[in-house]
Amino acid sequence: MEILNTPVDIDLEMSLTSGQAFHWKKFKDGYGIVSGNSAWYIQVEEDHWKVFGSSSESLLDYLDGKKNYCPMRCRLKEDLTLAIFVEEGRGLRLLQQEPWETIVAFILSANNNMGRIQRSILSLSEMYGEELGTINGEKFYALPSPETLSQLDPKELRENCGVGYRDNYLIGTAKLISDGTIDLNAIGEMDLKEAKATLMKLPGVGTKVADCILLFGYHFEECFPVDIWMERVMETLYGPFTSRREIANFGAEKFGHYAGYVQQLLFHYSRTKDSLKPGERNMQ
DNA sequence: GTCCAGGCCAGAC
DNA sequence: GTCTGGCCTGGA
Repeated sequence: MEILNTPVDIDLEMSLTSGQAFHWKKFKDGYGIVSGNSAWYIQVEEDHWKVFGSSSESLLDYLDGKKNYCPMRCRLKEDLTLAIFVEEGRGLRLLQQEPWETIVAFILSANNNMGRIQRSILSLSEMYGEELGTINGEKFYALPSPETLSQLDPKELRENCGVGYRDNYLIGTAKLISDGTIDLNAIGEMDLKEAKATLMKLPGVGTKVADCILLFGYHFEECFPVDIWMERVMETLYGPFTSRREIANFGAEKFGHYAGYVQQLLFHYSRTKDSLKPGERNMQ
């Protein structure tokens, strides 16, 4: 166990619940997080964290804790339209996840809700993933590898993990990766356009899912994924637009290499503020 | 019961 | 290339 002074610019709760990562659990005294073969149990105390399991050093890496967000945030605040979002998003981090876990998570995200995505990820890991050990009394499991996932029966996967019609997307994607057709490491060396085109060869990966994988799994921070929530908030702030693609282009153009962070700020805000939720958007 | 949830895919034009 | 309908499933 290691003691870590609560990092001033990291809001653990906000970063985990902001819809970028799904392989974590809330416990009564903190959080359990898995990334690759690392697992942490974090007890959140008044002014410090107790970190069990993998090293606190690796946890800080995962939380992008070595990067100073101040310059970026100050710069974005100069845009008065964004100032409120920057302020409300204090402590929101772009988590440093690995490609494979974001591929699985965002294939599952299509036409789905966050609670169910999280449940599917956790049951996938518990049933088919490698056990990473018992930490602070809780068992942790890694996400199953592409090799393991590629050999599963779709019906079994659907029934055991509640993935719905995405069963064959997951298995098909796992096959293309495990047989070497798609090389996940090579994607990281490509430019954005080629990387995106390559990811979109995977079944279940379209424009939006590819953008999420590129941003959260490969850290192309100029990506600006546009989903239904982003469509709503962007329409309110900068509309009107005629399509999601137009919004994506607008965002990438306007925010440049801060686009990914801006997307995350807007997404988080629109998910947590009633004024932007469906059915209440048109009320004064 | 209906609607919606961080869309993708196949088929039609 | 653009547009449309269908899709597992669980919760509000």
